[in-house]
Amino acid sequence: MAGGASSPGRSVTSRALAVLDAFGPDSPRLTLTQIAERSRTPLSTAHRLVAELTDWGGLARRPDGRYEVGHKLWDLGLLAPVEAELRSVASPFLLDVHTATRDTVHLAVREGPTALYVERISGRESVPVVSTVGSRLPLHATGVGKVLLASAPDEVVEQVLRSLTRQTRHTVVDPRRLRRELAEVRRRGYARTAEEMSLGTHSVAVPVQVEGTTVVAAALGIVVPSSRRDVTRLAPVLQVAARGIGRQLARVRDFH
Amino acid sequence: MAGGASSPGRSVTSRALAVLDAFGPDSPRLTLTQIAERSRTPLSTAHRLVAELTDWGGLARRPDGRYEVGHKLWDLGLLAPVEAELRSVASPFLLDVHTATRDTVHLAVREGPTALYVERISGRESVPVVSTVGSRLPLHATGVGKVLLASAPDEVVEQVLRSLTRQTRHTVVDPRRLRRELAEVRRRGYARTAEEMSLGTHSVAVPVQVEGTTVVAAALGIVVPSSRRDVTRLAPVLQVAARGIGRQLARVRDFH
DNA sequence: CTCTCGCTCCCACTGGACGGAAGGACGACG
DNA sequence: CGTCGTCCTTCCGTCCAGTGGGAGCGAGAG
Repeated sequence: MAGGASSPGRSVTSRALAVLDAFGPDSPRLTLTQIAERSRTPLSTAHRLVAELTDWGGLARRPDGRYEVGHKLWDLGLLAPVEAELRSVASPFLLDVHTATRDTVHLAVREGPTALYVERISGRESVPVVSTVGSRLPLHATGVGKVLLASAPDEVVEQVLRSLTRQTRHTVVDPRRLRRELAEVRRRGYARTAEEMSLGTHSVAVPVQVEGTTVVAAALGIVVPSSRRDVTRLAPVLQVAARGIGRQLARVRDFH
Repeated sequence: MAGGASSPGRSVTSRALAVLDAFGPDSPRLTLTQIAERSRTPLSTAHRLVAELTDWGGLARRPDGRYEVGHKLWDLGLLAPVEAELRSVASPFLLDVHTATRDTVHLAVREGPTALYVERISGRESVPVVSTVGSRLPLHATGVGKVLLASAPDEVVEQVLRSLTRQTRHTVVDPRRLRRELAEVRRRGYARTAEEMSLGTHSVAVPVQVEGTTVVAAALGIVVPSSRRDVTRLAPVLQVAARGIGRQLARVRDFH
């Protein structure tokens, strides 16, 4: 008979983790077979691991038979101090911006060559959702992305410029033009996009600088339907809020 | 020599999961030794598992040497559809309440004999934080808890009444009195607490009923500093928002 | 200096993970 | 109604990877 541990490969634990890795923003619901494929695990092994994880509460089975991330991982994930200080400081200011504009407000930080969205308040007019908390979007196609890129180290800029992926027909994919835009962002103090990430939306974003330093800790952005004509008028609103965040950050950090 | 797999116990995978289980709201930062104790795992085994998890990104080591939940688990946790429909429907209404009152607004559902907080907007005056998204609080000592308890099945009510833990000197620990309060909640349509969970705060909460049914899907609550005198005046504000949520829930569910 | 505490590393042993294969459930198609 | 396709579940002999006692190490306290 067959069987027997044949592929030496990874450790037992890492196999279970590979199963979890199969889940992502683009694939929150998976069949067992899909999980097995994505984690490069034999079906029967995947079956057992998934069963154990489900039993634990890390995965859950839906009525339709597919699996999704379960309560336990939600609980655990909420414990992660991902930009915890920044978020707690910034949240009230995001609310202020939202109250003033009723649009979708974002807070993002740079994580390598991507923008990581750490906080978000949805607007009333539901603009197409491309960003949720936890999602990572390219730096060259979003407002917050351009702001973060404008203050990123040269090596990161070069890396990004080398692979400008097209998101819509309006995405800036010409390195020279993007470089020019970044210079403009630095000069003006805010960034704009027009349907560069998803059709139908424009965005404005500003840097959040820790007061008294030149450190850009995050980017604060707003997304509006492209029908709106007064987009750049929003920049001052964002700047006021960003200053507030930056000042508070400096205070909190002074305090240790 | 020593060694050798001696304790038959759990599966390999479940040991890694037990390590994760060591982390909780009350213990988000742990030393290796603490993890080993809490997961009932020999130190050397815990060491290896923690190293694997850290390597994967599920845990992270802090400068002080302790461990905390890492990015990977944050990413994964955000994928969990915990009350996703309710939250997406309710969020705008929470914002409305917050905009109108500037206080801390909560949305909670009942999970067994506890109230699970699924959404939260913090107020300006920072009231003592006892509830964060993901936390579970007793049903008898919070506003949203009383609302949820008032519509819970008898068996749950009995269970809760049997173990009324004291949180502050104002907590209602007399079953008879609580029962009376629950009746009053049902009659009036809202619940109140006065420094029953934490000193210095009062709260008001109302049920969120799916329109056209008697199903209480959640509870919507607000927490204010106890210096405030007009607390019950907030009930109508919450009720309007709760109706809105209930109506939208009914629509969404009709739509399948 | 010694003692404690917490972490890291080593390594012989063995019991539990591994995965191929067979069987089952369900639905679509002709 | 049989056949095929897809996906899930279960079984079981083999064997290797996980295990954990213990030694060693570095830091801090007394």
